[in-house]
Amino acid sequence: MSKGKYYITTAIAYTSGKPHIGNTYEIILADAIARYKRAEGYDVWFQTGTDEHGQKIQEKAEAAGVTPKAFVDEVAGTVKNIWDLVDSSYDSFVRTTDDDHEACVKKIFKKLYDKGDIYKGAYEGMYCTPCESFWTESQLVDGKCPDCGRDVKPAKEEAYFFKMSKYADQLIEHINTHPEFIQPVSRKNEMMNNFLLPGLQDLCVSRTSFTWGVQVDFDPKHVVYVWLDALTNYITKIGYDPDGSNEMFAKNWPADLHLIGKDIVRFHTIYWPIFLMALDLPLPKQVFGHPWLLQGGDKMSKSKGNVIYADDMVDLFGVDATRYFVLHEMPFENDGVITWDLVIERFNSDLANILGNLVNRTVSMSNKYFGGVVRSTEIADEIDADLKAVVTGARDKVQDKMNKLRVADAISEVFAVFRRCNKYIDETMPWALAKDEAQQDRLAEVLYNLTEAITIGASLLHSFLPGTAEKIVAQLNTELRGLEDLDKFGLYESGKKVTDTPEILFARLKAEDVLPKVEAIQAAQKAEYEAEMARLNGGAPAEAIEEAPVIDIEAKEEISYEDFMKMQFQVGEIIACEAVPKSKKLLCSQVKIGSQVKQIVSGIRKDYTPEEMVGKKVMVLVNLKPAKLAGVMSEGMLLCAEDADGNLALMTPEKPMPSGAEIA
RNA sequence: GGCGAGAUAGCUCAGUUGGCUAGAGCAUACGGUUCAUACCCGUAGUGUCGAGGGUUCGAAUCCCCCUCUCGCUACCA
Repeated sequence: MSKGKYYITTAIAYTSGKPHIGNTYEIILADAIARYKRAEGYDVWFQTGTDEHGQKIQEKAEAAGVTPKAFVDEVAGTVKNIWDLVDSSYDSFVRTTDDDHEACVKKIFKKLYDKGDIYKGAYEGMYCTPCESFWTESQLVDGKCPDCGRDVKPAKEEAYFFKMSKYADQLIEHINTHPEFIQPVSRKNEMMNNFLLPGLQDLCVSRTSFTWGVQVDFDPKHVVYVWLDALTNYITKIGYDPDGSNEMFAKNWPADLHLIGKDIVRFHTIYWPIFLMALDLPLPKQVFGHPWLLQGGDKMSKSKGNVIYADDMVDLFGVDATRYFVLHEMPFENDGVITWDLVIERFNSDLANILGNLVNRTVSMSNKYFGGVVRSTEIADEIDADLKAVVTGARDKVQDKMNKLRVADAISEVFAVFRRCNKYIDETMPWALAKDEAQQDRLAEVLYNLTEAITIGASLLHSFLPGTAEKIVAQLNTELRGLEDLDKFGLYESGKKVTDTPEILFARLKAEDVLPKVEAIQAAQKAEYEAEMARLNGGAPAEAIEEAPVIDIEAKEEISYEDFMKMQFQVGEIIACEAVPKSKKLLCSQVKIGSQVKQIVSGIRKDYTPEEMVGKKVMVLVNLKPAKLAGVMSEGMLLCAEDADGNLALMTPEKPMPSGAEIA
């Protein structure tokens, strides 16, 4: 009997590379919710997929020497394999390069254009020709380009825009009257204060600077820009059509839950609802911006080889242990932490000790005392009542947590059942009963109660750890039960025989056995990374190109020798350095240049600590006009090299040079 | 700089509208037990509930202020 439909989506994964465990978390979380809703009796549609367009992919494909399509085909395959590996039960896997999706995006674009919500306009702003960049008035520094400091001129570039402001009031009203719309609520305030209340800018929804995207069919030099292409997957794949949607769409829309990372809350709670309003469609019921699972200790980096991937975790711990860890360790609002040590600890204490051992000892006792036959004798004891109360009450507790999307708490409620079972064994002491002939029937009842309780616990566990739940009931020679029966105790058919060869569900792990394997994985990852870099660099030795291979930047206008001679570069020695208070990125250095000392502020806190700055000889642009940064005077500029990821490296002389030496 | 969230046991956190000696899990110590994967059960804890002030019969909870952390955003020469 269906309780109605439930449409849940994950964000679609960007196909620029293999997703790590932090990304994989989302699909596992969504899967647990989807499975649970199915168990509750909802008719669930669970959609996930990949976002495959855009400039970055076009560039990556070029670098790899393949077509964009070939590139995304491979990555999408990898994503899908990982999603399958972790037992996710999605109903559809959408790719934004699917023909039907692309066709529908074109229609949507046309519809919004015809309606007047999308208009052809121009980036109207101040344009810096050498930088090929547009700037708003507020971005200009002293009326000049903030990047190169040169003059800018008013200019236009053709683009399509969406009239965001038209729907802003309607959206504010919706958010205010639907407090459950944005979860967690702290995100709601951020959206309101930073974007909605200050006023929305119209959004540029086309690009002419690259071609790997959905072409605007009535203006082919434009491609649809990412958000209108990506977000619409939620409706195109379930049968939306501007000319008349199908029954499946009518049934499933609006979505019940968009599960996304907290980094894209803005797009899902502002742009997406406004697109839907423009299409006269109802808004999704809820958007949950979940926190991230971050790696403790070292910053995650491929070059260090310490990125944790789901498939490595599955190799070492198994599918369900991987699922258990990410579901259990993820809090609701703050970011969670993952380290190999934490995974091992959780594995041993919860999965091996509490759950695995419980099943094993119960099955073993049935075999030892009754040849495996589990029989209810109804020789009850007062002690049984609390066990039964805890076990039959667990379903509603889990339901309560799941309704609030508190998945980590829900899984803890399930484990409370198993903990209670272990306690029950201690209370009843079956091994003592076994020594007394007169207590045989009571012993049988105790083991029956345990078998029944574990069956109920396993049934509750099914949404979270489907494989384990099935293994448990198989060992008990029974089947998983529906949620509707989980408040009843005693449905296990008396007289059945459990397995006489109980399999260890989770073998205890020793850190000293696992960590060497982790190191092997990391070494392999690092080697792979270096091989990849070497290949991109045309076979040069890996260590020579620790960072990105080569970078091409926009060429600037040619300058005269006189222009160059205007600039005065000197070697400076940093004699003191401290962080600028009230700023996150700035360091304030005292730089000795010859006999004078200049104070220079630089945005390099990300890459250098004040301590490591001191004593460095650096290249300084000395005659730059002083300016105030975050309230602190800066009288020059420290020169740095910057790679594609924004990592900075100070320019220092490659032989010892005295402070004040001229650079020319 | 603007807006917001937070600071509770060694660690990760719970503490609803202010109310009895402030809780859970993990880790630690001790005790019990032996069916089981050296497992499980019990007991013990330690807490200036970030600092200071205020309201109240009573504050972890409400108000003010301070320190620190985090998020979004702006700036970052």
